[in-house]
Formats: sequence, C-alpha cells, structure tokens
Amino acid sequence: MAKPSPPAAPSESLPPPQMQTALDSALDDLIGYAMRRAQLKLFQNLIGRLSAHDLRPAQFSALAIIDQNPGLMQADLARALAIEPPQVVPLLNKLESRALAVRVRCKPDKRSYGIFLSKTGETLLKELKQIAVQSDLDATAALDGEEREELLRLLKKVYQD
Amino acid sequence: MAKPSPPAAPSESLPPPQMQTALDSALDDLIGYAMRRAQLKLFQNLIGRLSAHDLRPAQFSALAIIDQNPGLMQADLARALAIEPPQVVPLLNKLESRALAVRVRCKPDKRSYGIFLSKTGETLLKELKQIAVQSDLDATAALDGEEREELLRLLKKVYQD
DNA sequence: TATTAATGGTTAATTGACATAACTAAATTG
DNA sequence: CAATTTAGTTATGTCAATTAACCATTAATA
Repeated sequence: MAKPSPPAAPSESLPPPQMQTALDSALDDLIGYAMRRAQLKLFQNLIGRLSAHDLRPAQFSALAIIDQNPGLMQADLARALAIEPPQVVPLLNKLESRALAVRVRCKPDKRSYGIFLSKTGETLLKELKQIAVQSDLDATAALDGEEREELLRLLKKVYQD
Repeated sequence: MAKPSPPAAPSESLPPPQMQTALDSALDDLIGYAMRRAQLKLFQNLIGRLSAHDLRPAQFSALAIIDQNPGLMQADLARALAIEPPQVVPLLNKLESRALAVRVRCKPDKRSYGIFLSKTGETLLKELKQIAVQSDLDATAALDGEEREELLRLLKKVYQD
C-alpha cells in the first residue's frame, strides 16, 4: 500500500501524466473520486508515521476506542471498528503482547472480557494522538485553519448520516 | 465489504454504541478519521450501484481515463489508477471481453498497445457517469449544493498537493 | 553490427486482508 | 435440567494486491 515516491519514467503517449495519479478526466467533478484520492493521501501519511511505532491505523483506532470506553467487550470493539469479531482477536493479541492493553475476565459473565489500556498504553496513546494530529496537518498543508475546520464539519455531516 | 444494515444487538457494557461504527472518541477531531468514514460511505454506495453493471469502481475509473486519453498505454493507465502494471492485465481483459475497450498494437513500438474505448464503451460510460453523479448526491444527501461545492473544492486542494 | 541493457506487457507465486463457518465455554430460557 | 443463545476463538476459503520472473521488442553502446 505504500506509494510515497512518484513513479519513475513518465511515458510519452499521454498528455502530461502529471505525477502520482495523473487523472485528468470527468472524474474530477465527483466528490467520491476526490474523496478517495484525498483519503488515500491522508491514510498513507498516517501509515508512514505509525509504522515508526510498528502500529497500523486500526490498532491506533482500537487504542483510542478502548481509552474512551474502558472495560468494553470485544464485540463492542469489533462494531466500533466496523470489523468482524474474528479480526479483533489477532489485533488484541498484538496489543496485549506489547502490554498496551489487557483482557480482564468479566466477573458476572465469565465468557466475556473487559478490555482496558495499560499505563503504557495510555502513555503511548497520548503520543500517538499528537502524531495523528501532526499527520492531519501535514497531509492537509494546502488548507488554512478555517478550511480545515470546514472540511471536518462537512465530512462529519456526510458520514453521520 | 458490504455493511449496509446496522448490526443487530448492541451489548450493554458500553455508553451508547450508537449504530454502525460507534466511535465517540478523540478520533472525532481528526480529519483523517472523518475522511475515512465518509469515503467508505461514498465508496460502498458507488460499489452497490455499479454492481448492477457488474463493474467495480476501478473499472469505471479506467473507462473514464481511457475516454479522456484515447490511445494511452497500459503503463500510463496503471499510473493513472495508482495500481501496478500486473493488475491492469485482468482489468483490461475484462473490459475487452465485454467489448468496452480494445487494445491496438502500436505501429512504431510493437511491444505496446494503444487503448481505446469501443462505441459500446463510450455509450456505457455516459450512463455510468450519471450513475456516479447520482451516487455522489445520494451519499452526500446531508449536504446542500453549496456545501457540496465547497467540499469538492477542499478535497481537490488536499489531494492536488 | 554484435552485444548489452532497458522497456511494455504478461504470467506465476506469495502475501495478506477479510468474511464465513464451525467449535468451546458459559449463560439464559423454558 | 434440556435447549437455545451469546462471547470469544479457531479454521477455512476467497480474493485483491504486491513481487519476481519471463518473453518480445527496442534502445544503447562498443
């Protein structure tokens, strides 16, 4: 998924295959198309930054969600991440193996676990949040503060259907 | 990738796991996070609509790009779609098998092909564009026309770095 | 011009994400 | 206390996407 550097040799049969993902088309007027490209850019940026901590975006999201909802169950986490329960298992295993989160057997219901962040996890999360904010700013460097606010507002309005 | 219907049983250990992808967290203030969720929504909508024509978004994009750049080579198409050359092969095979596009051996360089839309492809593309516009409007129904314009402008500004 | 290197396209193999189904243990219901 | 449901896990299969290796042709170089 990493595509940081512009492809090498632009071939000559095309108008100007202007770097990265050329695409001069009628696609330009579609929000979906612009959104996909912008999202990809943001995502790549974040992936690159998180990789320094050997983490993927979903793991970062998981940490943030656990932090906001301490003691939640895995099914809740799955729903919050919009992934299927089986995918939660290796994700949590990884976080637990790095001592960022813990599964605690539930008193009343011995099938389920409550999930919590460890002290280490909380500390790391604080750092990761700063990284995410920095990534946001970096990837949207073309916007000023007001535009960023407006973009966030519009995006929320879209997905909070 | 299809997740149209809200998950069934919200479990009770969480504040209000408000439908779909709950996520009340500090993630809410990140553009990258909002963008990902909005993009997913737009994408799912488009996928659903294109499936009626047995097409995927990348194939639709390919048609639009070929239309705008008749005679381009596969390497150009790969770059424009931000995919690797090997992925272009089955994609083009599919379009060619449905007689939407054609590979034409290049006169000067007998290794390469020029790619063109067939009459059928051009006709279908017109229809697909309308579908895409409709999908855009549907998925961003929470916005008015002015907001849509502004969103598009901001998104372009972001990805046209 | 003969040899070598580079390029367009393809094939093949590997990886990895993801969904689905099936299983265990515990809880609920009748 | 039998039958069903639920939380979590394991196992399996599918499919997309990257990578490496390959052929044909062109370009470069000696």
